[in-house]
Amino acid sequence: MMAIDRLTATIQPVAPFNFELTAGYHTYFQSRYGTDTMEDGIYRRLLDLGDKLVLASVRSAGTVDAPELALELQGPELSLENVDLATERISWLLGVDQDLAPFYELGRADEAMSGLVDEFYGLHLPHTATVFEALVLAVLGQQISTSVARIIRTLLIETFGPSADFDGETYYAFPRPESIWASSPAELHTMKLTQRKSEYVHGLAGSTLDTSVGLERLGGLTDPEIVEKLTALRGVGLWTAQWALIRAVGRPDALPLGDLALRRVVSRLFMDGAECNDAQVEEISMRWSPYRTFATVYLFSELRTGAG
DNA sequence: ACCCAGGCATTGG
DNA sequence: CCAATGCATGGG
Repeated sequence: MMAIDRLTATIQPVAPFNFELTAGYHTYFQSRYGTDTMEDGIYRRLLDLGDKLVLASVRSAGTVDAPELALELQGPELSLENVDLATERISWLLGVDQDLAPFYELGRADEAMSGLVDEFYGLHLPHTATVFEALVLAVLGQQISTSVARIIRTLLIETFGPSADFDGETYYAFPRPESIWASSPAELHTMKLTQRKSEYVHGLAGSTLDTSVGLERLGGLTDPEIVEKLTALRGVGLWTAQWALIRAVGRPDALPLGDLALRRVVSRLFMDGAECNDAQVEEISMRWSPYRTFATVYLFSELRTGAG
C-alpha cells in the first residue's frame, strides 16, 4: 500500500470572496451534493488528476474582504506538480479569480438585484471540473425537480465515479466519460434516468471521447459558436448549453432561457408576481448584460437558500 | 390518486 | 413553422 501524503497550500481569491456562500452554492447549501461536501466549514472534493485521486479540503483562512483559503491535499506520493495542478483545479472550481465589481456596479442600479448583491455579497460562481460534467448534470436535471435530480446524480456518481477512501470516508469524483461510455443506455436506464436521457448521457460520453469534437476545448470559441457546437449534440438544447457556458466555460454573459425556476424568480422579484415568458425574462435580463451569468446565479441563490 | 418539477426530441397538423 | 406529447420519479 502506498503512503498517503498530506500537503498544504494557500489560495488568495479576488476580493470580495465569501467562502461559505461560494462553496455552499456548489452543494446547494446542503452538507453533500454529488461530488462535493461542505461540513463544519470545510469544503471537500476528490480531484481526478488522471494518474491519481487527490482529496482536497478547503477552509477559509481570511475574511470576505481579505480572503485567503487554506488547502489541504491528501493523496498517494504527491509531487509538487500534483499540488500545483490541484491548486489550479480548486481555484477554478470555486471561481476564485472572478472580479465581481463590474457586476455589482450594474446590479446596484435596481432595487431587487441590489438586495441580492447585499445578501450574497462575495459569492463567486463555482464551476464544474469539465464540460462533460456540466452537460451530464444539466441533462439529468432537465424537467425534473431538483430533489429527484439530486438522487439520480448521486446514484450515477457512486456507480460510475472513481472513488478513494481517506480517514475512513469514501469520496467520489465525477464519472469519467470512459466509464459511462463503457456502460450502455440500457444500464443507465436502470438508474432512474428516462430511456431518452440514458441515450443522451451515453452519447455525451462518446462525444467527449471523440477528440475531433473538441468538447473540452471550447476556450477559444465565442459564446454563439459554443452554443452551436453544444446544441448539435443530442439532448442538449439552448437551456443546457447556456448552463454549460455558466458552469463549465465560465462565460460572464450567459442566460438559461427556458428555465422554469428562472421565470418564477424573475416574475416574483421584477414583475410583481405576474407570470412571464422567456421573451420578458430576456428583456429584463438585458439590464445586467454583459454580466447576466452573475445575475442568474444570484437569482438562483435566492431559490437555493429558500430566501424570499 | 393526482400534479408538478431548473427540457428535449419527436411527431402531427 | 408551431403546438402537442411522452418521459421516470419523488414530493406536495
